[in-house]
Amino acid sequence: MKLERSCYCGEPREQDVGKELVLCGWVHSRRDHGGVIFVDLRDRSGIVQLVFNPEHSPQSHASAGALRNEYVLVARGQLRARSDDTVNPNMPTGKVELMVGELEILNASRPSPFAIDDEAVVTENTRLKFRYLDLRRPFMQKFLRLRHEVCRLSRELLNSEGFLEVETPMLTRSTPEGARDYLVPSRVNQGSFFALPQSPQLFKQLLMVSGLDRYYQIARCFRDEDLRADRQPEFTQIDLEMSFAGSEAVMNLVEGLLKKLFSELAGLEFNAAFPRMPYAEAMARFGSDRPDTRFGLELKDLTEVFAGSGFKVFKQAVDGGGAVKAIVVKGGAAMSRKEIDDLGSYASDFGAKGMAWIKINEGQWQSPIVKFFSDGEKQRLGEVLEIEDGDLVLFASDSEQVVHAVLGALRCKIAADRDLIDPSRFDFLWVTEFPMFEWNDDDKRYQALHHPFTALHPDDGIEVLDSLSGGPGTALRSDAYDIVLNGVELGGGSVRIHQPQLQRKVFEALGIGEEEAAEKFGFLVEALGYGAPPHAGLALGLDRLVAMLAGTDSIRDVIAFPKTQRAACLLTQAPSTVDAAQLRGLGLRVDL
RNA sequence: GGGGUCGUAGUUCAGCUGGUUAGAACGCCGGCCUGUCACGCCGGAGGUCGCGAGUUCGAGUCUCGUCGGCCCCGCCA
Repeated sequence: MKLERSCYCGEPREQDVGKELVLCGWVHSRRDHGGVIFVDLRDRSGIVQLVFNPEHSPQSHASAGALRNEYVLVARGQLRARSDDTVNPNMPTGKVELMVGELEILNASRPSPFAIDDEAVVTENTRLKFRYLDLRRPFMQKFLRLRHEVCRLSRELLNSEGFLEVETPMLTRSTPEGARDYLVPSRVNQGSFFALPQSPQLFKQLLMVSGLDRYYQIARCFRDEDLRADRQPEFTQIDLEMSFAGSEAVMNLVEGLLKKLFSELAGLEFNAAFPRMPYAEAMARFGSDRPDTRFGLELKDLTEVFAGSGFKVFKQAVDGGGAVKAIVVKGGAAMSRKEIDDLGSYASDFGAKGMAWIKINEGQWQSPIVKFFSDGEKQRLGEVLEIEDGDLVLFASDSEQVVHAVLGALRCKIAADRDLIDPSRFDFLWVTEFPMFEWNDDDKRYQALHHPFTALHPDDGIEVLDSLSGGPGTALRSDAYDIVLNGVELGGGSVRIHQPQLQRKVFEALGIGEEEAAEKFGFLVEALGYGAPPHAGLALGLDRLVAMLAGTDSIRDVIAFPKTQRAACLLTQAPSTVDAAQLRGLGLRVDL
């Protein structure tokens, strides 16, 4: 290439008219009029029109005849103003064009499988197979640039707050608890495996013991679990940890970071502090630990109303220690039987065995179940739910866990279906006071809700843990906090345990024996014994954060080379089998 | 592990209760065209109907299996 680029395609403006410019890029489209040829030239900055006129430059006009979409070229020429009747008001460079005097075709291109523009509708399959072409599309470039800006601004703020960016190992040890690990065989130590980190959790705590005081990292994390639109096997966290700090310091810092990001990248200003809500309240009112507070449809507790009900389904739920709750859909009485049945079927996805309902039409209660209610129950129901004409009441009765899952999911679906969500709203929410432990019925033991290094809530001290024989129960609260935006968990963190004796007790409560704890986490407990400062931290899901800012539902859109739902890369065909020799070198044999 | 949905030309899709030679748009190729910017006009090529069985006189269409994309449940400290 003998010509040197003078600026990007999207940059030339009226004030540049008369300048000699050299532009590089891809042919976005070509319009050959037999005589004059127009070429829209595209690069990451935008599009500008090139003009090839046979009278102006016969040579370059002749070469331009061979151009096709996505050919790569460099063109030299004079920028000139377009005549008033040929100005294109739809493009930023629409008042100018480059009169090409010299053209060099740098590379040809096969026809693209899909148009390189924002309008082309392409299946995910094709996009991922030709990801390098998908990423040529302006909206994808915008998303990647947005991601870059989030990283840049985060580093900027954290640097200015005295945080040090430190890298932690990608090859680390497998630990119990948590997600499945991605394993990496060791050639040097045959039969042993590294694990890719699920998060840098232990290392950042060790950095606090080291006295780094404030750490951050834009860290890749790996979890070998099944995928969703918002879950990839490898994903990125903005991970941070602070010494001599508690939950308030971390929440204030992260709140400031999020406010800055949304202000600078989305033009959204948040003046008030983000609201906070204890876990128990979130579950009771919204049926979720990451409630979307942009709309109502809150859960109403009817357990007491139906404690002795003649309606067996409700009575049995209450007698079994469960709950009866309901949501009220304003105007929902107009729904058809099929619409309600569809909601019931959706509810069953979340464990509901059935979904009772009442339509209130002109004072009449239409329902398959009302006949089982006593007059007192009906009256109490009307009071608690503040029923009005046109309402639809949807019930769930089961264990509290199922009731919350069902109604929590229903309220979100109904809000989306009925367009109850104001798309301009961004509701941040801190959820706090999580339970320390939850019961895992499959393994018949307690496990940490957050992770086993989480400190107890200050009001639920170590003495409470001590006083519980025969299991820690689920009433103990931890000093953990999640940041939620519009019902999406953007991140979470906690105050960590910094005393070795307490850490040992928590392992014990989790049923991790002394021996196992020593083997798997001994290095952490040992480190805590060498003057670990109190510390706390948090990690933000970068992919989800950028997706929210970009306004897309899928984090694949903000990851350059994502995996499919089956955890494969359609571009490189990873994962793949490997040579027998490669396996032998690692001391491995595939046994399928 | 389970449920749902989709798979037809390069792309996005249509293709009815099974029935002659599988269509459209865009793209692509060729020709014409000196001010277009969704350029226009004329002509043309292009199909393993994901794959494999089965039912049938006959399958893009029905059945079963399988592979793949997406969404969800379980799972994800």
